[in-house]
Amino acid sequence: MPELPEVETVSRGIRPLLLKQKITQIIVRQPKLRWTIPRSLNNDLKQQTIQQVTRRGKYLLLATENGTIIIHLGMSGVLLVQPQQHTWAKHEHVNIILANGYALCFIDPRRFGTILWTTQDPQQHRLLKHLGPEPLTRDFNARYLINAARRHKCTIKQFIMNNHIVVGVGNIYATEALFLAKIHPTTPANQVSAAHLTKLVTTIKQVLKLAIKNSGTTIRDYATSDGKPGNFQHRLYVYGRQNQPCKKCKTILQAIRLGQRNTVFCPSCQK
DNA sequence: CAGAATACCTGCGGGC
DNA sequence: TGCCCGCAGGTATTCT
Repeated sequence: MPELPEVETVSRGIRPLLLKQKITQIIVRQPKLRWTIPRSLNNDLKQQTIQQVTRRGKYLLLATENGTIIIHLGMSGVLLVQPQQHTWAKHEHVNIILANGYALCFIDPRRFGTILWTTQDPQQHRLLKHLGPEPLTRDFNARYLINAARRHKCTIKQFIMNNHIVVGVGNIYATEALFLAKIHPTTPANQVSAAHLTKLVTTIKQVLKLAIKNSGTTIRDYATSDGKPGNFQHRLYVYGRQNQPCKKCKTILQAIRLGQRNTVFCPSCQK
């Protein structure tokens, strides 16, 4: 589910509720997520205070005195802050109980998400170390993308969804950004013109920013930290709209498969 | 090193 | 109504 705008929305939602809060207990009901939650997590975190809530790509980082909790929402993960005395939802795998009577609750039907703990610099963690630049910073610019594209002959869509190239761009926003940049998704990355790559940098930033403003895109599971859906699904030009008319030129949108992912585009607007 | 295939998991909608 | 199939906001790992 969650791509950068959704994770950013969750981060902003939980941050004011978690900062300076002390962790009293971790309850793990289902440890088998993408990676098994270490048994030591409760001891590692007990009496720790959350000092920072940040995001790196699609990872959420909760920093405490002694280390960092690394959370990934996978495809179907939801994080809620609610009173400790709540009824557990189906697929609610972990509760991080706070001293103020609230709990950070991790719900994830497909269990592609993860909760890890590291005492090293989280940016040096094996999962974060090789990530590409943040798309909403100046490190992600035309010069960078043009240079990176020269080494890749995979399709431009798979290229921008590769988190070693740039983080946070998943199936929804890759599809949308390519439409806005008028680039056909199957074009080999090393054959996209410099002008189009320059435009693509702009449209990726544009679509991610607008999606954040709209609290992300809810297709099915995704919810903000107060349990509400996002709003960006109403503003999608192409994702999920195969066989419907293009919002710009009325041509019927086509769908193909790239790397096992559904890929919608306008055969008229995107060459 | 780049790229393709594989694996992890549940729920849902469509076809029969 | 029920069963089977394919598909869904991800991505590390393994193999070529």
